[in-house]
Amino acid sequence: MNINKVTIHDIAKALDINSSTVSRALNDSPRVTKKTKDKILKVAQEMGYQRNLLASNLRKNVTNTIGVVVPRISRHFFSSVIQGVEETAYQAGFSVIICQSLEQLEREKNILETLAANRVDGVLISISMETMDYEHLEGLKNRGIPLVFFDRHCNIPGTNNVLIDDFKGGYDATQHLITKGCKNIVHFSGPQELEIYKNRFRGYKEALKKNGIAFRDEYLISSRLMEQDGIDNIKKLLDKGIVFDAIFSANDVAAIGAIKCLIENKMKIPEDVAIVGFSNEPISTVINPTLTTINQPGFEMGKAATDLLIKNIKDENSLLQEETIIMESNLIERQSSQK
Amino acid sequence: MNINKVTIHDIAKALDINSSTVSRALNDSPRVTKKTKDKILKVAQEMGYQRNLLASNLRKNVTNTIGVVVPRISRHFFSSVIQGVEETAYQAGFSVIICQSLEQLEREKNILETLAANRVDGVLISISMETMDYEHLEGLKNRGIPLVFFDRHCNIPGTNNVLIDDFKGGYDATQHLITKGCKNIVHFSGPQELEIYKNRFRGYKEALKKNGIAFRDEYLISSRLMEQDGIDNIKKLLDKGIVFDAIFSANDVAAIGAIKCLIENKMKIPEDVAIVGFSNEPISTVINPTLTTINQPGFEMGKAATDLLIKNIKDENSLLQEETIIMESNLIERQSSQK
DNA sequence: ATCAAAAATACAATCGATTGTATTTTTAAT
DNA sequence: ATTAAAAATACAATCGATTGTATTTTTGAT
Repeated sequence: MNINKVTIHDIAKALDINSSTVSRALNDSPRVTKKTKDKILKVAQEMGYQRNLLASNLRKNVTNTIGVVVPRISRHFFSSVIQGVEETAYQAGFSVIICQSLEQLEREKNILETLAANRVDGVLISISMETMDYEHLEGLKNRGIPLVFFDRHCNIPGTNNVLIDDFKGGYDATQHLITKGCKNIVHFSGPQELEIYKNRFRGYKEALKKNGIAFRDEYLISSRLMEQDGIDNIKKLLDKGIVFDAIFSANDVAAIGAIKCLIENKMKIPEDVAIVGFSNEPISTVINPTLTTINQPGFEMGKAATDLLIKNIKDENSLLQEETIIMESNLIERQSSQK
Repeated sequence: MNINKVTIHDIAKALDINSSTVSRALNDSPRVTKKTKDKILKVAQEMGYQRNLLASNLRKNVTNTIGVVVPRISRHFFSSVIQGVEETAYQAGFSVIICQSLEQLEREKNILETLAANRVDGVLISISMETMDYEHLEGLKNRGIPLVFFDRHCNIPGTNNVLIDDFKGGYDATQHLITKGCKNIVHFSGPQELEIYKNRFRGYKEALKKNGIAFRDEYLISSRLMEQDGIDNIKKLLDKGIVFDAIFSANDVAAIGAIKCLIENKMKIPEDVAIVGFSNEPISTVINPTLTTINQPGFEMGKAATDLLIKNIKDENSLLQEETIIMESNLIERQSSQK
């Protein structure tokens, strides 16, 4: 039920002029005299005219819109990124469409289809945990839609990325625990197919190696890193009687689950088990004990990724060139690791 | 840089048929024979055709898209609502555009303009804390775009709403504190111009009255209810030497700030000050002490609001009729109020 | 007052898909 | 084989805005 059907043609008719003049007036073209412009703007206002962007974008073959796809909007890291994206995009005259895959590959594919069908000018994405084939992502590029990955990227050549050094993050977290005197450090990881989890795990192993600690297979536990996974991981460790005095979790949420479960099992944190998380979710400052974690500069990553994407959109030949920006991450020490 | 320029006309040319037949085939119209359809679908696939929704939507004057506007996507309550919205909308064949006003009226206005210009079929909104005039909201309805409010609604006649009973929420929270023996209950409220805060405050006053406790002006503190506001509120109370033994905060975030500040000031919760929040954010289960709060069924509200909106979209005359759905809210008792 | 140059505006095609109507092709009954 | 009815496909207008080109109007110099 569309009441407002005012088009530039209606305005043209009302003023007995041509619609092309109306269009030019509304776009403040120098080809229309100020007197005519004023007249048109006034009538447009009175008639309640509003540009139909569907028609405009169709004709111009540009939408000035970018899509940003994250696993979950409710994660603080991702909503920070989005805030950076929005700020940068708006300043550059772009609208932003926010989408969440909920960690499901099917949804991610659907989202990209819809964004492409709506002819967004570019896409920012942090892939889901189920994303192990990249057809849908390559499909976007083949359609000429620039794509920039942030945080959770993937291993295809010629992509643009804004990342942190996950290897270093994993290394720093683990080295910190070792420095605090921990010897038996468990690692909660995400799906090993994702680059970020591979790299955090590599960093973990490297720190062990540097300190002459042997890596043990049973210390690597991969999961979806939800709170319940943290709980389940601890239960599994305790059930199997595996000895451990520290955990490096590849995200904060699973670390929170672990803390809750350990406390329930009467273990002391950090005395019995020291813990380091990843991402610096706000909840890590509230839990007792507060959680040591690796901070990721979400807002800045969002800004950088958007800058890179817009550069891609504006530069016709950019689809061929590859660029990766690495942002600084840093360890934030809190109670959970203060042995 | 659009590489893919395949249109139905290209497909038509390749097969030496008319584009209208291609269009009908792609839409699975009974007017095209199966043999032709198969042929067209095959070529469309090969050529990498993808429907241009701008053109399609323009012609059909329908986008099958709804917009949902929340103050912040990072708030758990709102992201739950969004999840409910998405689930219901997708099942009904609608896409969802997620937008956040960041509590700014200017952004809210912009968002609604953009959504309207993009010809969304309907809008779901929970207004910002700055939204005190409703022109932009009425403007949408005047343009024939159905609008449904959820949670933070506003006082204009003929609207559709999905709410909780905020009066009851405020009453229950306050009565709970009184039952626990509190006599001097401070209320942290949001901007008094918003219906939900007015109603929660009315509930608070009514509970006091029912229990023969006089309301005191200095017990009402209005703010934007951010964490820092909770902290500032406590500082103000302590500075002024105002005596209080309980807080009913109109959201959890300010309550968290209050808890942090009270603990810093060596006060015991709940012994010295009992606290009840509002919305049941996940953080309320993690903070120490855990926070008693009023639970709002976000996911269900999202589903209900979307159902109502889609009913509005499908029913031509519905713009005139008013409907308000009240969902159940309930008090969740946790440590912060167990005197 | 005349006329070329400049300025303002009108005309018409276009973006890509949809859809009512017209035309062609097929089917089937005689 | 003929022909009317039915089925399949083609034609052309349309959605609303944009934009290159054509036309008209205005300006200003003579």
